[in-house]
Amino acid sequence: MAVSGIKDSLKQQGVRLTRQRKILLDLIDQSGQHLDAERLFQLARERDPKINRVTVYRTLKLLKAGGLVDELDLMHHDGDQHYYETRLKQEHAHVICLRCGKIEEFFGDLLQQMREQIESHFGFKIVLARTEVGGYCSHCQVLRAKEMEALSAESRRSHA
Amino acid sequence: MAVSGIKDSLKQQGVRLTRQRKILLDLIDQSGQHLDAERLFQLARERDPKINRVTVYRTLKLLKAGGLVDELDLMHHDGDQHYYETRLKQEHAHVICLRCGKIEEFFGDLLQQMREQIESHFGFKIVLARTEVGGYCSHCQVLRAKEMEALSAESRRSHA
DNA sequence: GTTAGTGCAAACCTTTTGCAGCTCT
DNA sequence: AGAGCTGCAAAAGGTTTGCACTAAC
Repeated sequence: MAVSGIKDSLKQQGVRLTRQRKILLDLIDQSGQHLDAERLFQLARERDPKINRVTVYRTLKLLKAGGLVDELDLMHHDGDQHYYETRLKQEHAHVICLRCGKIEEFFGDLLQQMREQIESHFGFKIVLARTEVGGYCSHCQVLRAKEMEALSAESRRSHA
Repeated sequence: MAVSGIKDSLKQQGVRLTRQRKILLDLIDQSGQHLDAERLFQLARERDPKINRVTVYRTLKLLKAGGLVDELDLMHHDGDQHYYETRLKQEHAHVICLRCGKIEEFFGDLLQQMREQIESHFGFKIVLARTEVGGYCSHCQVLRAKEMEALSAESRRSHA
């Protein structure tokens, strides 16, 4: 369970492990999903109705600064909020369907290779990296084609 | 000049080429930089003091939807605003120094390879892709080491 | 002349800040 | 005990919307 490692890591930095933080850490770690602050807040509220939205933001900021979670944008497919996930051992890209919002994770050593190329090419020290890809999943490609067709039929009708 | 191509592309979609849009298109294209909406607005105001911030946002949205410009986050190194650049023929990653804000662009066929792998692996149709890398440039690595040293000396003093 | 586009004001959404009081260690 | 953390209220930052007027085609 990755969360216990995170808890240890925090303790060693002299960060207090409060009731609220325990709840949030468990939620981020358990849900395999990519949660945004609001969703995390809603879930946390089920366990502690007194918890404040601000505490969620502060905790996320703390975890991000400590490199314990990664912040994602997921192509802003659903607004400008940020999403979070516990930092995995292996880097991966996020593949977002712009129609249904489904998110796939792409692993592969190309990401690691690129990291190395960038570090050596620029003499750069990478701290965080993010690859996000937006488009249409196999399912939505079909649906979208139908939608486009319906749309142009509509347009033909109104222009007649 | 890429902007004339964009203008043609817009005209063919029945989009009106207004004075304001001409100004904004020219600014985005000319400035080799990555502008955010506010900066673009400030620059546009020098050419047309009457132009409104809202028009800037609407134009950017239009161009983005048309695939004529790409929206970037640049790791939110300076806030949560978005940055824009005219879509280049060749895909590239953005490498952002978290200390000085300098932005490098990384070209290389790894990005193209990854695109292909993702499309074939998931049967996904990619519309847009974005790779952003945050860390420290060679210059700032040195400066940062000094800063960290100064900070821990400070901490030792206050705990004494 | 139409319809799309603009400016203005106001709203919106997400996130941050100031501060008094509470709590972990 | 005391620094660190929380909740509350309020503000900030970035972006969008409604509407009457204007301009491109």
